[in-house]
Amino acid sequence: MPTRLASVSETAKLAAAPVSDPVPNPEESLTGLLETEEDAVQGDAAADAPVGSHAAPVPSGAAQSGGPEATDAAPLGTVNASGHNRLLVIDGHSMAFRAFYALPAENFSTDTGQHTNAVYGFTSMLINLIKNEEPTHIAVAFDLDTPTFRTEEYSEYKGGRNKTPEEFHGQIDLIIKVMEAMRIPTISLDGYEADDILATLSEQAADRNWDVMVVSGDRDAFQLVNDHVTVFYPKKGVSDLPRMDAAAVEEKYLVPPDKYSDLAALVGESADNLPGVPGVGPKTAAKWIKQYGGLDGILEHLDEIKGKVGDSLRANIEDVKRNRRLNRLLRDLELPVDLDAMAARRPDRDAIEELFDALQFNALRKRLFDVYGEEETAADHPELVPPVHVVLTGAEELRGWFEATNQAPAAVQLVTEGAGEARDAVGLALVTDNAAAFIPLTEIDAAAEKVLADWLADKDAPKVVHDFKSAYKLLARRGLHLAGEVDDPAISGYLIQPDRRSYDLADLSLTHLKLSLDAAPDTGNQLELSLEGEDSATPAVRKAFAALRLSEHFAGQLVERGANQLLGGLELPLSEVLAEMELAGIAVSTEKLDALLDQFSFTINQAKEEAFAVIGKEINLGSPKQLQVVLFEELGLPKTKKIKTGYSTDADALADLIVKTGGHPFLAHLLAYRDAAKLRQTVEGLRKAVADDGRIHTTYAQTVAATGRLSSINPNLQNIPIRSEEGRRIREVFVVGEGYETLLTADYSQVEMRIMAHLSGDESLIQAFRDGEDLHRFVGSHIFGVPPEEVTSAMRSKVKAMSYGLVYGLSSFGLSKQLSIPVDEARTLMRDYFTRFGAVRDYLRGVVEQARKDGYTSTIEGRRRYLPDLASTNRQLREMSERAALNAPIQGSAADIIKKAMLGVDAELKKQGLKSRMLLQVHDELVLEVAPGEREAAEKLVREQMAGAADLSVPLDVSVGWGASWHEAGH
DNA sequence: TACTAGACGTA
DNA sequence: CGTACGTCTAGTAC
Repeated sequence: MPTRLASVSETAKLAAAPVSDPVPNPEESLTGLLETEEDAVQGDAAADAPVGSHAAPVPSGAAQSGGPEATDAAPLGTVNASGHNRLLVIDGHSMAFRAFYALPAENFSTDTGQHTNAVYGFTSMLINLIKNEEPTHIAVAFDLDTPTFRTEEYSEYKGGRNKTPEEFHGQIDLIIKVMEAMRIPTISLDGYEADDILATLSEQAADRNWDVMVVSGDRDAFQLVNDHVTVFYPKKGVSDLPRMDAAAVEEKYLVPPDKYSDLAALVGESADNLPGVPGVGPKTAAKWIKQYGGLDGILEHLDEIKGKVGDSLRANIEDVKRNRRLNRLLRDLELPVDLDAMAARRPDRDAIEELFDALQFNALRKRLFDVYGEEETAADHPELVPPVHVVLTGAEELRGWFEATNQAPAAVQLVTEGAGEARDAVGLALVTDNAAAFIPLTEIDAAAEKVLADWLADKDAPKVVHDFKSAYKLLARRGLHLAGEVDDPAISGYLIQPDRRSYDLADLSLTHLKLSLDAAPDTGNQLELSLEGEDSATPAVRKAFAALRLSEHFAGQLVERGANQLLGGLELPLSEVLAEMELAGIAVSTEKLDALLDQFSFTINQAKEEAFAVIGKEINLGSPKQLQVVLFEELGLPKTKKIKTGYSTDADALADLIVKTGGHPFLAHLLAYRDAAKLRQTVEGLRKAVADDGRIHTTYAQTVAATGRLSSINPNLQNIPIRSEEGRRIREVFVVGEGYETLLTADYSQVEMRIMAHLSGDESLIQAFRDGEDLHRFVGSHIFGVPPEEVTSAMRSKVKAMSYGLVYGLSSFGLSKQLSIPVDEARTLMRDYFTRFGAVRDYLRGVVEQARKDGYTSTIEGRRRYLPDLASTNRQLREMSERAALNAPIQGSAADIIKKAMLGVDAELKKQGLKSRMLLQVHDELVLEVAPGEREAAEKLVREQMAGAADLSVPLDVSVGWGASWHEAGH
């Protein structure tokens, strides 16, 4: 038996469409502009690759089994009551096609344009089968796009089929990737079809007395049915899979399964392009089979069959014999995968997360994990069982416990009650390497609390705290100061892997420790607890334990990635600074908020009425869907940019329409409505966020932005309007609080361009910054070849747009669009820019090149961002990563700098014993609340700390303003 | 009730 | 066909 083995390519990238990838026009994008000569040559070579000829994109291999990891890959299913193993085998191609035609391709695609309907349907079907049938073993067989013994005997075999639809391309590869992630072996064999593999597996399993479930959209599979083997044959789509056992086959085809192939040979199979005997249908065929015992009997008695059909049979008997040869499935192939290797295992959770993220399968992810139930629990792994905890309430007990820790790192985990402003810490779990304790905060006396307070505030008592900032704030509300933090696994995890979706303790534990916190394993912790805190103790102990283990786990990786200094010297201390800022909040004037609310509401109503008057009816102006009807159907306005749901009604599109329609009155009213509605929404959000103390306390997310920036939530105070006059008025509501003299704002000017100048080392840019020139005017004069004073405002704004665009990887097309100039002009602008500032071009080119080589970009503080998709064969993914690579070092370095500045400002305020305090950070701006008499000192130290936060080859300019409101203090 | 799409605010 | 975010509303899927 000839077999040829090869493994499925591990490197086939998600959503890959390598051969159909057009090479970018080097002039069309920044990354194109940056392409080196060699890159361009490679690109051309790629362009010569065949296009669109990959009908069945299965890797030219044979077998692939799940990953080698053993820890969480233990067999899942258990033999059923009858003692049988249950093998589920699937014909991959036929089911993928069924899924493809069952679900509309246009409803299933990723942002990158890869269709996923077949992948979705297939995976969904598989999940249902696993759930309902509980197989103990699973495998999926695929056809290869190579000749088989059938096509060699009969070249028209399966001929006449339509070409594979464009939308199907790549989906088989994706299904294989899903199978890999689910640790389900996929099998294909050169020269044979998937059905032959199914037949062989059925035979092998039957030999072992297993039950077999074959899933195939190919009727030939019916010949496999017997007492052990049933076939699931799709009736409609892939969700309705009737179970075809022997009785069902016989009922439908009038012959028992082992005679089905005889019947098919006589009747023919149009799907395989096998003609049968004209005039003979299933009924006649079945009658003969019954009468003569099968095809062999019919052949023996060929002459006895009377009538026209008899003549027809004799005339076509060679076809029938050929059909029978071709539809017989081979049951004795030598397969590269053993049945035992098909044991159902837990999916590779990391791989599923990554893959389903890319495929945007969110509901499926949940369904999949639901089927597999809880992960293995701590109880399965002794090393993951936390030490048994003691409950500490007395001062002496506490003192003794802390002394026994002997300065070993202890993880701290709070137990809280209530939510929002009322959230309060009621208990505290402590875990060291060999001991665990729980302290019911609400139960302990003053003496005990004093012991605890001293330990918590002890800088030399090292602590690991997951989400340190929250814990710090909660304890602060109880008058407890938390110090001595040496790690926060959320932040360590973020520094190691800054674009993870979540740094939840439970998520991190699952991925890195394979430890589930949700399950409540019996840890053997049978302590008799008589306190109210007892219920919450064990989960909290487990969390603290997980935090400690995570910290150990991350320690090595932090060193490897050079992130230790970033953690201990920047992010952890910043965490405390942020906590204080959040606790402080910023005072707001609710009167002003209410006045603005009224004002915006008035504008909204006015705009609404006027808009309705124009179209003669009332619609919901906030509904893009209804707007589309009015604009493009009823008013018949020209079509705008296409979006998923029709045509865009966004501000850019409306501005275009205004030009094209010569200023349709409805559009102006609509824009006015939109503006006011957005502002009112902002004001309403702020209104709701005012706390009892009359201040708004935002929360800074320290582990969200992949570049290293902070983000602000609940409410977001980093996107308060400033560009429009009406919007800017919202800043009037943020005011100086009682007991303070003024608000002070300090911001970096053009920090990103300065970083660009520094990193690129471009001498003329650096000189311009050193000379304190107007950057855009300076650049403009170079590009347009005029003296600086002759740079017009139009020239200046073009330059400004381009300079900032560079930092984002802007293309000439994008630039032309933004400036409403021809692409040619934009292209010339960019070329001139790079001619004048060659070092910038070299730098940007180098960044992407280096990132491709290293797999990550770095900021001036060594903060990394990993960009695996730089190597993607999918152009859209790759180019997105290239732009991210251009931007990350610059945006990230700016983030590093202001973070350092914040530490400096905080330290200096304390050192000088000032009462003034930082309230807000808005990426390149700090807002401080200044205590009486401290304005000058505060301004001086803020300027010094901000300007001195980095040692660049250009100065860091800081501008400062002050006033009673944020609006007034702005500049 | 939970999610997505569209829109739009900031640096 | 410009990076990084968060929030709201409408509309739909569950």
